[in-house]
Amino acid sequence: MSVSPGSRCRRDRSARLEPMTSTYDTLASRLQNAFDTLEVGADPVLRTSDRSDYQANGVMALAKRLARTPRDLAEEILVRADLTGVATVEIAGPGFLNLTLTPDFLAHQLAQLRADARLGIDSVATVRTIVIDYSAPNAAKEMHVGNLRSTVIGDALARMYRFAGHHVIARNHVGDWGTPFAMLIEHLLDRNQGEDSSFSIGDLDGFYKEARTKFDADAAFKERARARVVALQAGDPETLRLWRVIVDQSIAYLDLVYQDLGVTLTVNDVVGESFYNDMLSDVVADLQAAGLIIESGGALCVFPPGFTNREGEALPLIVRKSDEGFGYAASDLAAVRDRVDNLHADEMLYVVGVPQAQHFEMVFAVARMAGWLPDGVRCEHVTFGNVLGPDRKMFKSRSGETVKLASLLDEAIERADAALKERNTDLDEMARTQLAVEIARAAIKYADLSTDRHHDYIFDLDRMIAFEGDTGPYLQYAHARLRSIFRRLGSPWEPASVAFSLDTPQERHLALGLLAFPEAFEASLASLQPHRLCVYLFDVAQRLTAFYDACPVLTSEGALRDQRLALCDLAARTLSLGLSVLGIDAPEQM
RNA sequence: GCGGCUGUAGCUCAGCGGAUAGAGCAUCGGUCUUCGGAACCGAGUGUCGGGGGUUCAAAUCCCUCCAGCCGCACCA
Repeated sequence: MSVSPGSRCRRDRSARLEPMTSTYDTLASRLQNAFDTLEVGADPVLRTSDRSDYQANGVMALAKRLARTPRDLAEEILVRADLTGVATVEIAGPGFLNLTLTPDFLAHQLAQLRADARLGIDSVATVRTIVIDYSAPNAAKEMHVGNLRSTVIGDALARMYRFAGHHVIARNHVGDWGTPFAMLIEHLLDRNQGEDSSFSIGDLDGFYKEARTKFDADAAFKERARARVVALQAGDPETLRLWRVIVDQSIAYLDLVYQDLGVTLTVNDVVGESFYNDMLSDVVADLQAAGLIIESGGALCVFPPGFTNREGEALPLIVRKSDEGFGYAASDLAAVRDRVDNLHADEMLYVVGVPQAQHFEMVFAVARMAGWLPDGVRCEHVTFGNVLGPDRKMFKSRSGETVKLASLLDEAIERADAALKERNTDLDEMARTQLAVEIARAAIKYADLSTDRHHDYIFDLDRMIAFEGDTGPYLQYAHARLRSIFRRLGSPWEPASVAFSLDTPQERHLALGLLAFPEAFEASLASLQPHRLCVYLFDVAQRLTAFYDACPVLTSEGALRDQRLALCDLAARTLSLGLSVLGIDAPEQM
């Protein structure tokens, strides 16, 4: 990840070593000090405001608790709060504190921001190890829309955590075991008739469907596949060898999709179900030793309290099936242990669709009962809603099949390319195609990331790839326009210092937006909701275009020109960095 | 039946305890001899699913009802 790919301009020479204190944090801590003198820990409730730059709403609640009149209390807090040189304050309404930043403080903060490659986002003081389980397609099938959200959201969270300074371990828990693979092995043998060396699966989906069809129609094949499952789980060397061949091919295939999507996952992050195979019997044995296992209907179960079925009876987590095979509960438990014991996870995230909510609750509950999941380890199922078609039903192709991710991306690239052609840019074909890819990815990813992940969303390629509105391409364009300004300068822009006077409302509004980047990023990450950062970036883009329209940059002169160039540079860096931590490219030119 | 998620402008969505509920798209009307018009400004529409409650303050928290989606023992 590049930190500020957009900018080649030199920063202020007075580069600091200390991280800057964000505007929000500065105000918050000054107010907190004052509130603490009246009641320790009382929340000032500091927010951005449309009536002033910031507003603090905590006075009313505190007044209530202290049985005082809010306005008197507000007066007293203002006396106690050291806001000199930072902000002027007005008491409004029942007891709101409306804060307006002083010109000096604004200028100071902007200068700090200019000098900070991280744009005010501190690298964390204590690095935690975060294991993020995401994407997790079935390796036997081709990636489809059903895998999109986990992949895109998971990757954004991974990038954000990494940028924050944490140690991220991505785990792609692919389905690479069991009956589907036994089927594929048999099918492969049928097709190649024993000749080994150069297997080629080609179209993975087609290959899987052939096997599936045979499995359903051909009793003899089904029997062979069954036997093959047994051989696979028993570790038969020849079976394992063939399995390996198929898995490697499948993973290589998935890897291409990840590259096309611009996702950071690589083959090294693939730790599929098969990885846990050897640990499953220990999982059961240890649960048994802990006295947690109850046999029910031939299956070995754990009954975590609080879960009931349709009849109101206790609901089991089936750790070993009645046929003595292991289900995914066992491998998920093994994964919890592995991640805690061997990866030393401080935090584990599972980016998996909401239908599995109960399953994960039960797995986590059992892991806690068994003592495998310490209280200090944050363990969270990061859920998300479905991708729907225009009819509000699960997104399917016209023929009713699941839509392949690759073809979705191809279509988006085609649209983007066509749009670029229409605008007859002077790009050569190679550059244009590359650009179309970046735009297509941005369109798809931004559409996915920019709505609250809990909600379903409607997949509408026309809307998401549009260059106007709240879309990925629009944000890319906002960035590209800024970069073009610096290109037009013809020479590097490197002022020794910039005096920010921010005399027009648009300049000031933009500047305030840029200063709010740290809290937007932190709020987004803390809530594991990338859409908050999207909302922020779109807001910056809107402030930017208003500024851009009202404030000539290149045709202005002297200090004013430098100030405006500095705002452009900061805005470009903000968009570029913000998009990059979401996994979206910010091209220099569109 | 139990549990979970969702219901905000014509459409797609933000807002999730604070002062008149916002944006994008679409519609209509303006601006500007375009530092890239893929622009800007303005206009309008909302019982925030219904009803109760808590609170100085509720789209936001609690209860209840309605509607829709999803889970609820051996497929992951």
